[in-house]
Amino acid sequence: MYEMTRETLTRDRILRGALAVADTGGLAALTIRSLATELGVKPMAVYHYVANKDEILDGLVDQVFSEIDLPSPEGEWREEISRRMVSARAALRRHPWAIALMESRRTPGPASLSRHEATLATLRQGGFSVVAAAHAYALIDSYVYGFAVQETSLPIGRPEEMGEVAREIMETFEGAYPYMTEIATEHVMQPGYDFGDEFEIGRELVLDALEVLRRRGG
Amino acid sequence: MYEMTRETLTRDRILRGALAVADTGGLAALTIRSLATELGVKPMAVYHYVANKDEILDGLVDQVFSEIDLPSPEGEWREEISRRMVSARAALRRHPWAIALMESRRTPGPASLSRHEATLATLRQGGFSVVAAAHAYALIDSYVYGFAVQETSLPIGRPEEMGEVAREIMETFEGAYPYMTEIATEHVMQPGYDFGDEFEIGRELVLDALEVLRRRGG
DNA sequence: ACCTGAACACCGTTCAAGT
DNA sequence: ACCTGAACACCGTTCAAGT
Repeated sequence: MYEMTRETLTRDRILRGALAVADTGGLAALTIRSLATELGVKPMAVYHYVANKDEILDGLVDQVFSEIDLPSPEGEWREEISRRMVSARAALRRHPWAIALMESRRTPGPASLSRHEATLATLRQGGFSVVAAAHAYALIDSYVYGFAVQETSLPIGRPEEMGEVAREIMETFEGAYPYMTEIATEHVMQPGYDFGDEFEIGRELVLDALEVLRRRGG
Repeated sequence: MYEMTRETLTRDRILRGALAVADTGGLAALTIRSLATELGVKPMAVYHYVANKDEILDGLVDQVFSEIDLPSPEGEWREEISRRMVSARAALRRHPWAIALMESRRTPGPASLSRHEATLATLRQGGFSVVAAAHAYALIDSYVYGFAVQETSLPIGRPEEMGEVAREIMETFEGAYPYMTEIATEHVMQPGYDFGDEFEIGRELVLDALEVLRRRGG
């Protein structure tokens, strides 16, 4: 009879377990009980490492932030910020529950703070004034978060289903929505369409807007 | 002994009650039981007008969309879209729980559909090609939703507290975050600072970007 | 030190019943 | 037709206990 050396519980193992549960079943599936099952432990064991569920949720948000590439202040600002935007969007797509969580979390974790600092450093080194950097920061995050909101609330990620939904809407409402019908037939339902491709287009426009801010100094 | 003519329950009264509860206490405070109390009724009465809580949440999202001014396709596109952005941001600020809800709702309600249609109509009438309108739409909503995410996750809306939090962060981490310190002292903690003011700056930049899209046709 | 069982005050929801 | 009470299977969390 050999020993099952189940490694001891840690705060980190709890957070990684919570991330796995949320990724698999969504935020609603993440309960202390389901998390305990995932960890192979009884529910109450969790409370020896975190004060309550809120602390787990705060930790989850910071985990997601930690997956986002930091821009390098030494690099060319446009390139660095662009990379950061791509990386942030990818992280939010991997963890579609994260946006809903961010709304309720008010205490930024270490990964969130590092990200703020690195981004500001990159902008300032890139020639943005303090005020321009503030404007730029708000615009960058608005775009990235907002795109994530749209992407996660799309009718089930896959493009094919997108077309299906568009077709259904068209059929149900017939001529009631001519412009939606137009964009559906001429754009959304065309082969190769993928809403995700919009990200690059908007990103370039946002980067152009940042350059305007940089030049005019605020 | 006079009669309390408590008007009969309706789906609409339920949704308005739910909106009131969510606005007052947040999404977590909205339970079938708390809603019933708000309506002066027993929990189970609610189930005669809605199938389940999910239907209430779907209804709430559409209520919020219904508060957003529709752009007029007859007006000048930039003016109309600008007004719509301002109105959308105001609605999302009145109902800070709405963004978190949008992420999980996949069936657009009537107000949401009307809004899509009116916006597309305005863009198309304003000279945007079908493809340019699609790009424009994604950019507009990304900016508005993303700004709302940031605004609602700010350390308690009020600017004064904003400064307080910034000061705390500075004191706690001392020299660890020089660029955050810089922006805090030189910008955020200055009298008159209000993160909400960033909205207009980003909005103008987004509108400029839309004009680029319109001109180049996609 | 690390984990557990039983219990409490909550949820959403079903079902059978009251007027 | 419109509302209710009791009950069920869930929650997060406390507290006292086990090894």
